[in-house]
Amino acid sequence: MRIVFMGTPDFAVPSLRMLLERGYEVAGVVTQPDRPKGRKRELTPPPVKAFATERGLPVLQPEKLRAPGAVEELAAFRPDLIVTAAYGQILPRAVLDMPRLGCINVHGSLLPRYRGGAPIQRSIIAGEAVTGVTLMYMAEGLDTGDMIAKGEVPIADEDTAGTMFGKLSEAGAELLREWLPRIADGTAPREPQIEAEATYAPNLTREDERIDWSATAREVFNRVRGLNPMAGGFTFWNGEVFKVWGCRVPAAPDADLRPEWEGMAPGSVLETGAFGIRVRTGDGSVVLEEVQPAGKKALPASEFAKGARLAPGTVLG
RNA sequence: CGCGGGGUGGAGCAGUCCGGUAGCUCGUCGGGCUCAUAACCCGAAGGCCGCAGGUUCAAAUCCUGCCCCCGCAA
Repeated sequence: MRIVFMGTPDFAVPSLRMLLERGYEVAGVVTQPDRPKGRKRELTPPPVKAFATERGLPVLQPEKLRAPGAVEELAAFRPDLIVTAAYGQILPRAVLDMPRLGCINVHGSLLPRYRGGAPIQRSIIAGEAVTGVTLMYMAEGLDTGDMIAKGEVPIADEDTAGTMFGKLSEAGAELLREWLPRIADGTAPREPQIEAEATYAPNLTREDERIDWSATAREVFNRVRGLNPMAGGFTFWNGEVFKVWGCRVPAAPDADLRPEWEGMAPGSVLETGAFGIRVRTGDGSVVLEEVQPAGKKALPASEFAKGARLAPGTVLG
């Protein structure tokens, strides 16, 4: 069975690694083109390409699968099965119909919920207690194909997008390993998604990264950890971007709220100290633990507070 | 040549526009107070102000070049 693997970010790597470790014949790898990264705009290969190259696998990086020639190049791999994981492009009909055994995908959510490009971050931001991975056959729509199997993974308070990416990418690889034999002999189940229950998790925008201090402490907390360690949540301070990389919430929403803080506007700095920086939220307060002023490195909030430029009463946002 | 911010005692910051004795918070060390303390009081050590030139009687501060870090945009 010749498999072509299509994937791009770190999330996809464990699945590809599993295929190789289990001795599957990976005929080729398709990933997104190298993109300019960072301030230097240096061309950087995506993680899957780096891994594939290291293992000596042939790699294809079409700018657009629909572009002339791209499908032909892919066909040259003569795949019996295409396995995708966070590839980043919609597969055209010509590709979906190409492999004898079809195209399957590893998705980072429990479908039909959180279809789209940012299911993991959005699950955390939404405050989900449980998420998971879904192994599915691919269809023309966005994450709409029939499901083969799912695996649940709990989201703990200590989890961030980073830790969940790790857990879910491994869970996805495991699910793939488990079901590949039945996919290979054509006996894998196909459970249609219940369309009415579908929700969407589009890629995050700048606005999604902005902290709304009038939200509840819990919501601020979820947003911050859902954006760590990728973009980080941000607000404004002194007219400049002020990132928040980590924070914590009190046991009860307003447990630590002193009477004199009741009337203060959301975003107000309530107190600072060795514990961090306490900021007023819609329902109480959160304690910032790691922050990053514009032009500076990320640092513990307690350290930053020593600069004494964040007097109580200062309003963020 | 994409736009912009920053490099000041161990840490975090102010001072830079309007050159002229290096300041604040914290930490460290010593002493005191206290049953006691991460609390409080007193005192001390610790910086060639990123690097290299230039201007000047005098440069953290003005000019030029370079190195490093970061935000935005991609």
